[in-house]
Amino acid sequence: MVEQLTRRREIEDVASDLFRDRGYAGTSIRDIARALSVQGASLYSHVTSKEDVLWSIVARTASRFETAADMAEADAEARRPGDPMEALASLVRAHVSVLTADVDAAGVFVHEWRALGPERRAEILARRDAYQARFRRRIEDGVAVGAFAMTDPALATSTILSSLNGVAAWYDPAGRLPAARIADHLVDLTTRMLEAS
Amino acid sequence: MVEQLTRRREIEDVASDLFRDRGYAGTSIRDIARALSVQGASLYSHVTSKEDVLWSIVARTASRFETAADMAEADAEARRPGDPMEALASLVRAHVSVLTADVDAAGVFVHEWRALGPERRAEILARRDAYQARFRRRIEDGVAVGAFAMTDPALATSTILSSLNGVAAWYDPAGRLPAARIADHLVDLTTRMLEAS
DNA sequence: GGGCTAGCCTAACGATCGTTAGTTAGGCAA
DNA sequence: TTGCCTAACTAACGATCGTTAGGCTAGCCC
Repeated sequence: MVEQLTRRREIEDVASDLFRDRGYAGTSIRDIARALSVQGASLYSHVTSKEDVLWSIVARTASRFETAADMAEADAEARRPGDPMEALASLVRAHVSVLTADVDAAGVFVHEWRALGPERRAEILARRDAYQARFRRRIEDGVAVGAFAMTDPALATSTILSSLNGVAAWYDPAGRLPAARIADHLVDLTTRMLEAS
Repeated sequence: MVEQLTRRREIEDVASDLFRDRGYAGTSIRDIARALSVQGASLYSHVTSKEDVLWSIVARTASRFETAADMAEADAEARRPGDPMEALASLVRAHVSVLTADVDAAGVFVHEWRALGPERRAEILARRDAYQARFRRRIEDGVAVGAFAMTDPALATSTILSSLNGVAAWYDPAGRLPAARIADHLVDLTTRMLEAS
C-alpha cells in the first residue's frame, strides 16, 4: 500500500516533467515508462488511464494554490486587517511559492488542463475562475479605499496572474534567482503596477 | 499559383485555430482536413508535412513581431529621440497589436514552438531571445537615465512579456475590450510598473 | 477539341497510440 | 511449506497516426 502510493507518485512526478516540456498529447505512456526503466503496460498496475495521471497532477496542484491562498489571506488579515495591499502581496507571495515548489506540476497545471475531458476541464475552469476572483476582489477593495488606481480591475487581474504564471516558463531551482528573491521582486513589480501614485 | 497560395493559407489558418486550443501534438492532419471538409491525404497537395504547417505559422508570426518592433522603435525614435519610456511604450503597443491581429497564430507562436524539430526550435529560440533583448535594452536605458527604477531588468523584462503574451489566452476579437483599448491599458500598467516614483 | 493543372479522391503503408490479458518472479505471513 | 501480494513482464488488440501512391475531375489556354 505505502509502496504503491510512492510508486504512483514517482509516476506522477516523471509525468509532470514530461508533460511540462512535450505537453500531454506529445507524451506517450511508453515515454513515461521509459523514464522509469519499465515497460509501458506495467504502469497500468498503478494507474487506471493516462488522463488519470494528468488529473492527479492538475487537481493536486489546484488544491495547493487554493490552500496557499487561504493561508495567505488569513495571515494578511491577522497582520493588517482590511489592508488590500497587504492581502494582495500575500496572495502573490503564496502563488509564487506554490509555483516554485514544483515547477513541473505548476507548468502542467497552467497549460495542460485543456487536455482533460469535458467534466474535469469544466471543474478546473470553475476553480480557476474562483481563484482569480480572489485576486480581483482584493484589487477592487484597493481601488475602493483609494490605495490602488486603475481603470480596469479585471484586466489588471489577468495581467498580474499572467505575469506570475510566466515564472513557470523559466524558473530553475538551480538557477541564479532563488524562489524567495523572485517572490520579492514580483511583489514589488505588482505593487507598483497597482499603487495609486 | 495564386490559388495554391490562398489554399495553403486557408490550411494554415484552420491549423492555427486547432493548434491553439488542442496543441500541435493534439491535432491530427485529419482534424485539420475535416475542418476544411476534405480528406486528410488531400492536404499533402499543398503541404509537405505537418511540421511544415507549424513552421509556417510560427515563422510568419515571428517575422511579424520583429517587423512591428522595428517600426515601433523607429517611430519612437522619430517622435522622442532617446526617450526610453516612449520607446518601450511603442514596443508594448506593437506587441499587443501583432498579438490581437491574429490571436490564433500568436497563441501558437507563444506555446507550440516546442514541438518543432531541433534546428527550427533553436532558430526560434534565438530570435525570441533577440526580441526579448530589445525590450530589456530599453528598460536598462531607462534605468540608466533615471526614468525607470528597478533592481532586476532581466526579470522585469520576462514579467512584462509574460503579461503581454497572456493576452493571447483570453483575447476575443468580438469581446468587450477592443484591441486598441487593451493596448492602452497594458501600456499604462507596464509604465507604472517600471517608472521611478 | 486536346492537353495542363489544381484539387481532391480512395487505398494503403508501417509505426505508434492507449489499453487489456495473462503470466512470472520475489518477498512476506500463515 | 503454502499461499498471497506487489510489481513487473510479454504479447497482443483495435484505433489512429503521418505519409505515399496513383487515379479521377473540372476548368482554362492553345
